[in-house]
Amino acid sequence: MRTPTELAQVFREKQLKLTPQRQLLFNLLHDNESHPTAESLFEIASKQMPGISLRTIYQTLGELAEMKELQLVDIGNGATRFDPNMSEHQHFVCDSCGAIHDVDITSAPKLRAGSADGFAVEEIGVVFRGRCGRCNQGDQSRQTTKRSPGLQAKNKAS
Amino acid sequence: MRTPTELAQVFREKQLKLTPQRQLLFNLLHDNESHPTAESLFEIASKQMPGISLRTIYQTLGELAEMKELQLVDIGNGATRFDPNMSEHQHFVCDSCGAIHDVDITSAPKLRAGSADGFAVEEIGVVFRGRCGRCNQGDQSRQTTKRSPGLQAKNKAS
DNA sequence: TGTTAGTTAGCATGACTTGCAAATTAGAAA
DNA sequence: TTTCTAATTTGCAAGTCATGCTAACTAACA
Repeated sequence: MRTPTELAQVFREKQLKLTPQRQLLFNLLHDNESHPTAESLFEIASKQMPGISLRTIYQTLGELAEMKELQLVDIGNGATRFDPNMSEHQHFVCDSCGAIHDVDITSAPKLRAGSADGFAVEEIGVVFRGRCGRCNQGDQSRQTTKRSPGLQAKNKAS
Repeated sequence: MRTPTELAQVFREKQLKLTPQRQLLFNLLHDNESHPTAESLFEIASKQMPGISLRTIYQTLGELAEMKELQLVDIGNGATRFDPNMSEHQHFVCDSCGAIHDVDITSAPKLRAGSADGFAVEEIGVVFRGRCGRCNQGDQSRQTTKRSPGLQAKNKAS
């Protein structure tokens, strides 16, 4: 995703208003590698701008995604994650602590769908699951992002 | 997933009851390549067994998944899909008609997460998106499994 | 400063899934 | 075959995540 300043420019060009809410989100997202959910962004945003609406967070995130400034990451359980890193990369989800890390497998031969099957692939989503380095050694469970038990694990940070 | 007969055996061995509801689902899932949702299975099951509960469908699907007889497929939008095909394979989702096809990219070099990063990868989920052969040639939109517009596209068959 | 189209806030609603408790029932024992 | 009991099924309430809708608000331009 572009810098807050650049985004401001883009918005202006598109006749979109540069509201304080949007600017705040631009800042919160810039260089953010935590793959936040709308909820977590809402919590952080609320501290700097009490009263901001979760609806607005969703709204703005949706707009940014549509403008290709933001990537939606679906790790299968819980809420959608947002990733300002638009470069081609994949994600690793730690089943133990729930953390999401960017992974770059461009080193490996590019993935290609069997075009022989007549599919026109436009997008490839890859999600690795396992245990991250920290969880792998030493302390076991932490947040525990369940997956196997149920179909869903919509656990809140609570 | 195993055959309904084999599953019956497994269930018996585990002291699990072989109810008509379960047997019906075993049959509906066996060799089912449609990647159904719990809802769609419910609709089909209801015809053969009016009064069966959607809750039971979810319950049984969850059990089978836990028993590794069934794979949960999350294509990002809408409901979870269930896939009795437990062999290593990936999925292609047609953004036009919403169909899900199994894809086998074992021919391509296996995916490997950067173990250098200290990640212990246990599972890799790959979802290809694009247009399937049929949609690619001729008729455009059909069911239209939206994705880009919003974060979610929980459209029901209704 | 006034105008207005684009935004925000809040609440209602919708889609999907799970929790819970009462009613049933498969399967083993008598 | 009847009895017994723990496993299941149901049905509904509740929970999570996300979107629709609209009145109130405001950034941005004349």
